[in-house]
Amino acid sequence: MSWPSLKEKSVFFEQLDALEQEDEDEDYTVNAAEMDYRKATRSFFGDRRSTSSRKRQPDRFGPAGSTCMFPDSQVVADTPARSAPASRPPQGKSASRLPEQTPRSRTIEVTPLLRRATTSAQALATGIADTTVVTETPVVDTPYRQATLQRSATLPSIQSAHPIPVEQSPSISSDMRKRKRNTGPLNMVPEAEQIFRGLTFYYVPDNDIAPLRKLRITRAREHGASWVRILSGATHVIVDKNLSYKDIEAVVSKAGASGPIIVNEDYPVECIQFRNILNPDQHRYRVAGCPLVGQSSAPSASEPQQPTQVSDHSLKVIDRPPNFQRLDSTASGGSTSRGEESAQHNGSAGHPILHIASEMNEEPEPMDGDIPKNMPDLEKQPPSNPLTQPLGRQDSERDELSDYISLIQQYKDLPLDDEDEDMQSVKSHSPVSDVESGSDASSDTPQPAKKKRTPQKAGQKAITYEDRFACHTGGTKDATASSTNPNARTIEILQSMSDYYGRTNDHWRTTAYRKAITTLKRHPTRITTAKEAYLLPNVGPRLAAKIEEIVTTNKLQRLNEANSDPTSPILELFLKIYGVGISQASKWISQGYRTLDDLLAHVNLSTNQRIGIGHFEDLNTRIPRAEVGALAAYVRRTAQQVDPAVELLVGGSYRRGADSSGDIDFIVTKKGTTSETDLVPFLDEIVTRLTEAGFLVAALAAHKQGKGGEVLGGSKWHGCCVLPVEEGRAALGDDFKPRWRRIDFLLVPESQYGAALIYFTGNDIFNRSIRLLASKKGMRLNQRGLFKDVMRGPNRVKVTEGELVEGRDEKKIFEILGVKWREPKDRWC
DNA sequence: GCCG
DNA sequence: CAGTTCG
DNA sequence: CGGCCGATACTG
Repeated sequence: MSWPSLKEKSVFFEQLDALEQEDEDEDYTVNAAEMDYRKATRSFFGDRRSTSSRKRQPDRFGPAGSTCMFPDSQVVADTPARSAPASRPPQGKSASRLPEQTPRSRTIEVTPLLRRATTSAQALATGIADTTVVTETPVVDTPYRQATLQRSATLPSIQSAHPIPVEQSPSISSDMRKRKRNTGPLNMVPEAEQIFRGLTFYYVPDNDIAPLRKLRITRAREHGASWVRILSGATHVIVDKNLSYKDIEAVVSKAGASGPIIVNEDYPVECIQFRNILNPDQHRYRVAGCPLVGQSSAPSASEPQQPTQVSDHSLKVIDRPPNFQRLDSTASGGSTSRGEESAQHNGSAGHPILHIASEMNEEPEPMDGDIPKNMPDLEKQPPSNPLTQPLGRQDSERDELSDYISLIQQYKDLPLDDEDEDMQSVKSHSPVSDVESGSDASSDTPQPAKKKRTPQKAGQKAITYEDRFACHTGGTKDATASSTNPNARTIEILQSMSDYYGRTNDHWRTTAYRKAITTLKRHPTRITTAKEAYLLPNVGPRLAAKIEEIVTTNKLQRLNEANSDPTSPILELFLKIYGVGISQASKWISQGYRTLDDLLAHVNLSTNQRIGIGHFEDLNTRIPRAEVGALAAYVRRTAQQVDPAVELLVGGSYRRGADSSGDIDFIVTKKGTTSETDLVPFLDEIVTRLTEAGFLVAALAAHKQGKGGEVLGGSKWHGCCVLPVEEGRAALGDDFKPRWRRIDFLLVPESQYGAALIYFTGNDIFNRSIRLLASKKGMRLNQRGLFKDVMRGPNRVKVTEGELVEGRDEKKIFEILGVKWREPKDRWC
């Protein structure tokens, strides 16, 4: 590999400067308008969100385009190369800057992941490889600043590319009409980039009233599409995400089998994004309930219920978890649509699908008794049951949640809990020492120790989900640690830095590192220069420089210094003690303690900490799934005796299908209960019995005994348990070794079951995301339920409790939030 | 540390 | 109230 | 320059 030279760097920075200027320019002109509509359509997006979107959007959505309201004119707008980009009026300049041109003839089967990042410059220069045929639109994770970059990197488009006969391009002349519109002329992109030339789009609904929608239409037009107001003749029907096939059926069906290609609103946007005509058959572009007929080649799965059954190549798409980062446009679209209406209850477009037999149907290893299948409320789901909803819509919803997930993912701050599921423990502490020895630039060389382990464990899971999940803990870690991720080495070192700062108590800096790391983890290509790095979101000048240093020297001076601190490993050790956080650990270290024994001998430990140290190893050992199952069976047996009506569900990572868990979580519920206090007697009793039986060996946090406050929340019980040897051997074989395990009970009245389920199924990122989503919609989600009309003061401080909207039905909560239902196994973010 |  | 834990 | 996810429950 060749490392960037200083010269290159300087050039880069020069470019940056230039870009910045351009950006500002753009900001002035475009932002105002953009901001407005953004506010109107997606105000709920957090700052972060808008931040990133801000950078990306301009690239895709130009200034508000002209509005064409010629009911009778078939071709509303056309995009002749006439409007020269060069002569853009001051106000609408941002329209396009996709320098590259793509041979229109080619159809990318799948939108490449992050293509632009890599392509921006190189591919561009090389003339883009059109050989690639992708079938899916990969997750574009960090296109953000790409736009800017491209601008500068803009190379003269290859003119040759567009010898495209204006096939049916209805009217080049229409150009005039639109120009007439005072709304503003289209800022046509260079011909070479007019990927839609010759194509005619019919939008449903057929209007551009919604600002965002209007922009999309405009963008499409600027890329060569003709906007037609009558269906016949249209090559594509772009359907609003709020609509399902059912809604447009009447209109579209007339077109006959050979009708136009029907796609959702993401399609045009992403085509533009990737500067290619993408495969419209991808699941992500599918309109809810749209029959496969008429669609082109790749048939897409139509069974929302059983995504895994789909066997063709589209499988991946279908199963792709929502978490993968989506284009911003998608996000905005989602929100927009949501606000617009409640076409939501249009139920199933075409697949009645079974009713939720039980919400647990997803349990990989169903545990009998697990699910309150008979919970009355679960049954009376309205037609809008997510499961029965058309795919298309689900997708749209999914996209929105996905955005939040990616947003939230970047905020897991505490380095401490970060690897919950997969943690295994060996926290990578990569001493720089070994790094140095590794010398070569080819940092990819995996580091022996940590990597070897990863493959195994994650192995199973990886195989199972890896392909479908853009993000799930295990996968992430693997990708990071193994040679899988092109930036593995960089990530590793940055992670060490993050850990270092975590130990320093510098949370925010830690957070910043983590955000950058998250970005890198999802970045599919290797970042080799500060320039590239800087273009990524959450990577500023300082991290960019560090990244370059890492790539070029395979180490980071700063880390050497940091790691020279011998207390790091100790801090790490202390932090693994249950009940010990950064504060306490740091204190102890500063006081000179270096081992667990030191602590036991000289420190005043809390009860919990004492337990944490006393069973340090056990408590830091993962619990095999089989053991979780055995533990659950044991507990249920006792529960049955105490109160047969009480139901126990194992939540947490187990419910998500984890191969191993850090602890075992029980959600304790019983029909007819409306307050957790109704379950307290049961808890007391079962705890007593299990303790007497020697199963429960320690109590870390007992449920709160009725306190003054009333409806105060779910009582819980945290403690430790040990599976009896006999039980263990019976279930796990003779090698079973009893270990102390963390066990939690959460009391949940039936009326709050759904909310509790969401919360305790997690994962944490998923929860944060969905909560954030709720709050952005003026709602509030916690373990007890989903509340609406929550009034928030200045700092989003909750002023009003809000009105309870839903609490007992997990799926309903998703539905109300406008989020596509996700199986627990798909909640790894 | 990044971002608005 | 700070610290820690939960997802 | 200030904010950085959101919320609960429990311990000391």
